[in-house]
Amino acid sequence: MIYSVIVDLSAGEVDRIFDYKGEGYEVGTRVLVNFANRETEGYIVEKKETTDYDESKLKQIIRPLENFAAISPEMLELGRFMRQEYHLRWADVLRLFIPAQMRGNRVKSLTKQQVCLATQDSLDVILNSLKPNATMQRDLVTFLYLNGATLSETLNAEFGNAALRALKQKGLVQTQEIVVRRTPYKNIRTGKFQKHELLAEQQNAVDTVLSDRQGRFLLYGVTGSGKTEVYLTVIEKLVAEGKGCIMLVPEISLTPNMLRQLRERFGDTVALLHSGLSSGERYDEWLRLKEGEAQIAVGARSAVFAPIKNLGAIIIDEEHDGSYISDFNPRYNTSEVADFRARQNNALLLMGSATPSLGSFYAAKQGKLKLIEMPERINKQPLPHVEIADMRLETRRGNKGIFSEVLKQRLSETLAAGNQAMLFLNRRGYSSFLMCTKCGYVAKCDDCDVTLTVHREDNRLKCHYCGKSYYMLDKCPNCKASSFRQGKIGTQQVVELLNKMFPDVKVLRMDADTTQTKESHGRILEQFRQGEAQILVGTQMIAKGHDFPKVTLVGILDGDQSLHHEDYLATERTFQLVTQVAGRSGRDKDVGTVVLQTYTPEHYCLRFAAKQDYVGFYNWEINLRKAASFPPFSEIVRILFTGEKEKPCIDQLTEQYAELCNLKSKYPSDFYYLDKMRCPLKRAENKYRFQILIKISKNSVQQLLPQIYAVCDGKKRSGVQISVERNPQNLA
DNA sequence: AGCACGCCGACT
DNA sequence: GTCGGCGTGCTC
Repeated sequence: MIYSVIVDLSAGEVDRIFDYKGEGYEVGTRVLVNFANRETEGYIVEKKETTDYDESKLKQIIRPLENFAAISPEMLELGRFMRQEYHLRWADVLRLFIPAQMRGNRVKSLTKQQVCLATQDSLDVILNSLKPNATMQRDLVTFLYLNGATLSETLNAEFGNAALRALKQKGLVQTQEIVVRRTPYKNIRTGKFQKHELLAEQQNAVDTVLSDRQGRFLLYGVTGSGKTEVYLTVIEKLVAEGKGCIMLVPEISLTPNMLRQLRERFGDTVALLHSGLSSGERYDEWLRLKEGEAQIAVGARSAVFAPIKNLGAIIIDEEHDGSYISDFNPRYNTSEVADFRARQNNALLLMGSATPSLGSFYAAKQGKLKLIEMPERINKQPLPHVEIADMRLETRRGNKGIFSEVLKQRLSETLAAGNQAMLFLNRRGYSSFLMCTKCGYVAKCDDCDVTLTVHREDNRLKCHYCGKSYYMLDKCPNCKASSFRQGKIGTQQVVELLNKMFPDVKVLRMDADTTQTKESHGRILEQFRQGEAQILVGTQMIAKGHDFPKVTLVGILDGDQSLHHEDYLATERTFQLVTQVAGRSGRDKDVGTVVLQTYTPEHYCLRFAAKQDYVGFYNWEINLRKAASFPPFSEIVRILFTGEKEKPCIDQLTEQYAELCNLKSKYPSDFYYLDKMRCPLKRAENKYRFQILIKISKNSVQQLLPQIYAVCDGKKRSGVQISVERNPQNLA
């Protein structure tokens, strides 16, 4: 038999099928083959009788790597789809489908010693054979008699290892090696599950979803409207029917909370999949799904590839969140992948958000998604009241600080009332740049076209793009002066200022700098929830999904920050962020307040956000998109050229651009836009960056995209990397 | 991805 | 004269 194998190497030149001989393999099995005179891992993607290659030159497959097919036929099909949709390499796609550690034979199952009774005798008989004063031994056999086989580590902890050793010697117990699954967050606290009545709106949402098991739904529910309970009830119903489900949340820090709720309800049938797990945990959780021991997968975007059998639903919480679109290789869009998988399995797709992405809401209006609305908060709690602080007036009044008068006042009131506040600023570090007051020199990263951020804690300058860290400057490297001006205030400095303003108040900070270890997210959130601090300062990390009953004030320090980018997504993103952050306020009994600080209070994005008026914002923004034919009325493709030397990049850019101009002339009405340019971020990680931006009509995508991809595959210069992105989230 | 092959500049 | 730079081409 002849097998088509994809070798597990990520390079354009080997991204194709190589045929091997072998016998008795299942399609999807990972195998070891001899490739270019070295042992290489590969994936069988096809089984066939004949080959186009010289059959006498075919080599034999060395051996299978596992005794099962790691990639199911369904996933191979998904791989084919992703390959052509996103112009990816086989190896990069297939690697998404298996736990990373499975490659290179690096995972081993964990085995532990298990102890059980070695006799069929009744408990009385066994106890009679032991001395009356051997209490530990007596307790131990009683325990084993009642509970059955138990891990020896558990018994050692409970009864001491002397007792166990003695019983082993007497031949009353025996041990054996068993495979145990490593379980992430094993000791997460789960309360007893109590079913509470769904509100009418929630029940209606559940009924609607369950009425079409192959439906596509957009659950648009305001912050605090109880969307999670809808998801859980849908899962409950499907699991009862023997189906599996995938539950996606935007980021790893939100998984413990979701996991707790799922475990409370569904116990061990829940598996967690995300990149923050240890390699062993990840492998074991994957295997539990693969073997059918678990039916529910929860995790960040990569969990959409969970090896679930008999898939009934894929649920995407906070559907609008940018993290669902992978912005580095392999680039893919989670909701498109989910849609494909759901279709393959005749499963339903449920996406939920308080601020749906414009594309999804438009799709709902077009009837491609069924829209379900939940316009009210649980307990009929009103949405928080938003006060806009016009920072231009503050400046004019002589207040040059980061806090407006109204925010200071609300903060004092909130603290006095014993409530908590959250302050949001999407800029970490102490201040955003360092500039010489004499000559204007600004500290920049050696490798990136990015100003360095001042970090006070370790007194260093850091590049927030590549992470490189530098010594703090004591004098200007250009003119030797030693007087500097600092840029915009970051979260570190906000905490410092708060400590001065409220010396008795404990302030916590949550941003990428304070959450570097695995558990720090959870720890900070838990401390805040427990009331150990009254103020939480953070970046967008604090905007998502967390529910703090005592928070009655949210301050958005720089509402304009993401607004004025030359980027068609800037307003949408700002609206989502402001609304999501505002939604953290007043989720329990007390009405929440939000102070939104801005220099452009008249901007429609902020006016709608202040009223929490999603539909108003949508109507305004969708008209702008339509007028300028931006997505969802068109498709944007970016081709990115990067390289350490400028010249070959420019040559490659020019060449590819000429070919695209050629293509454009054949389809003049479908190319809305085509241009080549230096990227706004001119250099990053020691590489120059250039791009071609293309905007094409929606209905020409099928026809044009393969041709655009083909241009990218043309003859390449060495030292230039080319990547293509569909509808990029970041145009820097 | 990784390696052999092959053609030009700075050394023992 | 030779070592070694990395451009080019190939892998069933």
